[in-house]
Amino acid sequence: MTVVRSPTRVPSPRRREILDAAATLFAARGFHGVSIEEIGGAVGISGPALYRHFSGKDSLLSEMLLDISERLRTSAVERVTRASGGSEALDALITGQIEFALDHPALITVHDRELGNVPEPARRQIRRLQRLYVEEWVTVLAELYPGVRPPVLRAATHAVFGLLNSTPHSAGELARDAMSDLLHRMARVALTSLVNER
Amino acid sequence: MTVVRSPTRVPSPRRREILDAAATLFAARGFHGVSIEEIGGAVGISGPALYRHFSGKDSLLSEMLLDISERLRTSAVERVTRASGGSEALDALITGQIEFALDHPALITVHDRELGNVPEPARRQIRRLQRLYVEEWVTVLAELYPGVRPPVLRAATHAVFGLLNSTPHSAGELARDAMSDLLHRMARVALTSLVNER
DNA sequence: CCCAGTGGTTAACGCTCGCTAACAACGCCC
DNA sequence: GGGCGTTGTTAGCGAGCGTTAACCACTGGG
Repeated sequence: MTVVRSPTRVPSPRRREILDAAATLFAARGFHGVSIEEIGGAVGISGPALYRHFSGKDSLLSEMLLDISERLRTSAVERVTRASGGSEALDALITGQIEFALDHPALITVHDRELGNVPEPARRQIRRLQRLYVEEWVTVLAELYPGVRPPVLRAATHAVFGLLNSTPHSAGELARDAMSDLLHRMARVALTSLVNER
Repeated sequence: MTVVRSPTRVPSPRRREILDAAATLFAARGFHGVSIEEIGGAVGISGPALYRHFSGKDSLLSEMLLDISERLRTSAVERVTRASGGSEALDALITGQIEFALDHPALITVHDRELGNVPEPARRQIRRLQRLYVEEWVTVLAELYPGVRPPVLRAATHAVFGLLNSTPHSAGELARDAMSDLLHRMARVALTSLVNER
């Protein structure tokens, strides 16, 4: 059986390499603070050679954020469908987010920092994927905490994202396992305060 | 170029106005994504008139982040000394952070996003103030949860910052009071999971 | 053997940026 | 009322940016 992929998902290893290097640089100094020359230099080529792989600096960023949003969402959908019951689904979502944040701190940083620099056709699509990811959490939470209004669930979800995505700020303080466990417990417990909400 | 400003605050209203406008713009598109012309235009003057108030774009950012760091820390010190007991101190710290985040979402956004663009003399000073702010939290938490290792307390503190600073991401979903209460409870409860730590 | 495709190079263009220079209007104090 | 500091203005400079153009080396298939 041959799986037909959409043309944007053909992952040339060079493209991935460039995207990874660019993400690290963007995370450090922001999209406009990094030059094409620097991105190329980070992967051993220099300057305009990037245009053999991307149509421009903007589309490089667009593709980066689209890829992140897609990976987060599809991973969430998979984990929720695999889980049996709301509590297990919530644990799976938390675990997924923690693993992604620990594995790709630069991607997490860029993801919620650079959306404002994405030009308009892609921007809407990224937002849509982000919204779908949030709604994945919200539906799980709605099952677990019935009666709580959706806006409250959404705000709580964003709060937990902030908590879990704090890893880049406390880098190296704790071993990976300890950090993972701590964040998981804090997130899980923080959400129990929803039982007092309406 | 490099200015270590005297601690006596002389807040020309024009300077504050410029700093506020610049913060909003920086929060939206990043330091390098905003031009001097735009910042001036946002306060009714145009272009190089900013150099009557700041010695350059870099020092504008430096002053902005220094001011934020100082305000956060001095507010924390005041609140902790006013409080009687660790639990009350922690509540005061949480309340202070929530109020700042709700009152100045752009400042919060810029504060943890643009440190990498601050040139070196000021950068160290900002980092120092941020570290002192974190340690304020850590000492309160150490009293409340004795036996927990400081690195764990620091990681938990950063996690709570991420939780509380999530407000810009969930803007307008909830009324201010509801958001404030929700975040306070979530933070407070999240930290109770420290009792299981060593 | 050629030749087309792929992925790299350097040179250069045009634009925008941060910043300086030179100048002007206004308020204030002696 | 005349200097003068303050706070604006516009013009322009030099640097750096993203991008394009022109060219080249290598590889694999007919």
